[in-house]
Amino acid sequence: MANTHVKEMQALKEHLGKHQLKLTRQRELILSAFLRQEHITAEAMYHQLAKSDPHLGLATIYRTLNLFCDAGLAQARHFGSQTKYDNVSHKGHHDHLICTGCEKIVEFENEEIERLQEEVAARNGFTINTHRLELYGLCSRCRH
Amino acid sequence: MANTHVKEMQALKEHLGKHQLKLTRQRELILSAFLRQEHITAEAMYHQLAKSDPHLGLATIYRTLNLFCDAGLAQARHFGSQTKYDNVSHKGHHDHLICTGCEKIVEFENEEIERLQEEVAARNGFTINTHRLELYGLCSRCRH
DNA sequence: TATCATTTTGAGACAGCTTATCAATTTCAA
DNA sequence: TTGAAATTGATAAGCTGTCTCAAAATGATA
Repeated sequence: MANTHVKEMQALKEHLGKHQLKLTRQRELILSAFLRQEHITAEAMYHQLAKSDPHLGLATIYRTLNLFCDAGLAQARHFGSQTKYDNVSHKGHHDHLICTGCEKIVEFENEEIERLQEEVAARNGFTINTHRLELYGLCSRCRH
Repeated sequence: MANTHVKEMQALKEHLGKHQLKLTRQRELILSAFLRQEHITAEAMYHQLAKSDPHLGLATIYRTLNLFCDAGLAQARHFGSQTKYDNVSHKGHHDHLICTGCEKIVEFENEEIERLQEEVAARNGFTINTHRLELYGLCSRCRH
């Protein structure tokens, strides 16, 4: 485990302690790999980790990524038929400008929009965990 | 087909014409039922339409709802393991607050957010046609 | 350090939702 | 009316994710 991930490791241990769960070699391995990503699917992680641990089961990866969600380290998002697990520590790049002409995707963040989202949520009694904002249109190249 | 849905019917016919597709009894029936909803799952529509047409197949409903998405009449939203099809005409300009606890959906619109979206798009050389904004969290009831 | 109740794992079975297949039927342009 | 092309219904198949359970690992305790 790289010591750049000490904070997340601590958070995981704390969660494990609180819920009578155990720290296993697999959980450390998966956390380490997960923290290197911005977001990843269980399947992708399965293939990625197959190199370093061929016997790591897919079910274990799903279980562990869901555990990370419980621990607040990850956030699950459903895209199409798949679930992507977002690395919470990389947050802030969740919004997309998508060109319907060439399918180019530009990521952006806008604090003012985020703030207004919180405002809307609060007005309706909600607390936001995550969000999705996608703007569909044409980029300058495709417009001509 | 209620004549309040003439506009959508036109849009569908236009799409069908452009893509060498045909207008069928099933497509009319499903469109009519779909337009009465704000959003619905294929399964729910299947049960709902079973009364008026017991032999309407589930596959046809999926195919047709996906067709509506292509035609711009519907928008698919993946929630948990299910897909919900939103009625675009109902939503004018509205965005969603979605409770991940009870799946309650609150609709809202916020002109300031819309304005900022345009701003972000312009800054990146995009012209927006449509957008999607979903805030996921817990409603006041589920938070407790 | 050894013990041992408890948790976790891996492999595959299983379940839920959606799509693909294909023969029979329907549509619609000519 | 005809016939090529698209669509349908029924169901098989596919895909993603969860459950099962025997075997293994963990970690609190002695």
